[in-house]
Amino acid sequence: MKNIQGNLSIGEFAKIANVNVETIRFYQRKGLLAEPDRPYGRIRRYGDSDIARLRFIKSAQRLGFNLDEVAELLRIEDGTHCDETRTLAERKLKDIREKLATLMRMESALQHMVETCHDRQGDVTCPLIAALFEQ
Amino acid sequence: MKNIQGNLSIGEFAKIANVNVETIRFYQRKGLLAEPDRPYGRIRRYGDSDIARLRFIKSAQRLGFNLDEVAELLRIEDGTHCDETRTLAERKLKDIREKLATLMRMESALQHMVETCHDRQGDVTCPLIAALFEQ
DNA sequence: CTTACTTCTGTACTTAAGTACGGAGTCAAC
DNA sequence: GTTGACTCCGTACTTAAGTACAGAAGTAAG
Repeated sequence: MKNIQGNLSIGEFAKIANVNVETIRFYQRKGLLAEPDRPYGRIRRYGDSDIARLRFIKSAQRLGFNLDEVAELLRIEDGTHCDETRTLAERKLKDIREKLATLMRMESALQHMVETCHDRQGDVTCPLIAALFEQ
Repeated sequence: MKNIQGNLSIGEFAKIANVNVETIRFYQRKGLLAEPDRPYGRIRRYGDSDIARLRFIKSAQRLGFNLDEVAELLRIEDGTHCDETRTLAERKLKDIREKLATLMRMESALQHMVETCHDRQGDVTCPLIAALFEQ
């Protein structure tokens, strides 16, 4: 069931994942993506799991994790040592829940704003910052 | 009820908001924070609303919004034109809901992982990337 | 009213995260 | 079996987001 999309060149890989080829190389140098072996002077080939991994990196980044933090998330994914992995996972879970809480407050503030603005045109107090930090 | 914390120098402001003084000046140049008037050769003073605004910027940043996007969120906050503000708010609401969805999937994957690891030490399949992108 | 610490202003430097490029080696289509 | 596009590798450049610094002006404690 794996590698339906296997055997891609780096260019095809980049196109599918919608990133620059150079970005892939950059992540490889950083250790976020593996460099597949090149069998005897042939070029490297990429598959499904590479695509999933790269997409994961991009998603985590969009959520405000920097590349070092993404590396930690990937260490959880790759982890074999259960103890260490669990500790790390628990730490990351805390980060994620904090992000969730803030986002949810943002969401409801914006939602309220959109609704209020819809009902009665006019002076709507702006609840976005207030919802997060003012009292 | 405002400005309980008013009349701060830029250094005190920076300390309270836990950022570098230079960061405040940088945000002022970018138009994210206002530069209060300096009454006749005196230094500038900052208050509660500045603190709330700066904290908002930092929170939004942690959630993966870049400074241009943060500026848009602040335009919603500052907006007087209901129509335009609502459109913008709706767009941002979409961004936020996408982030929420991804974070929630991450959260439940990690949660599951922590639990499974807890129960039975041993080979736990790693659900983080799978939960997001593999099928 | 001096002295030590801040602020102000402008400019220069740094770091993270890419992006671009030159020259040599593959690939594949004709 | 040549040619045009792509890959590989190393190094250099760019952009966003700060951070540092120098020299002049403001501040506040003694």
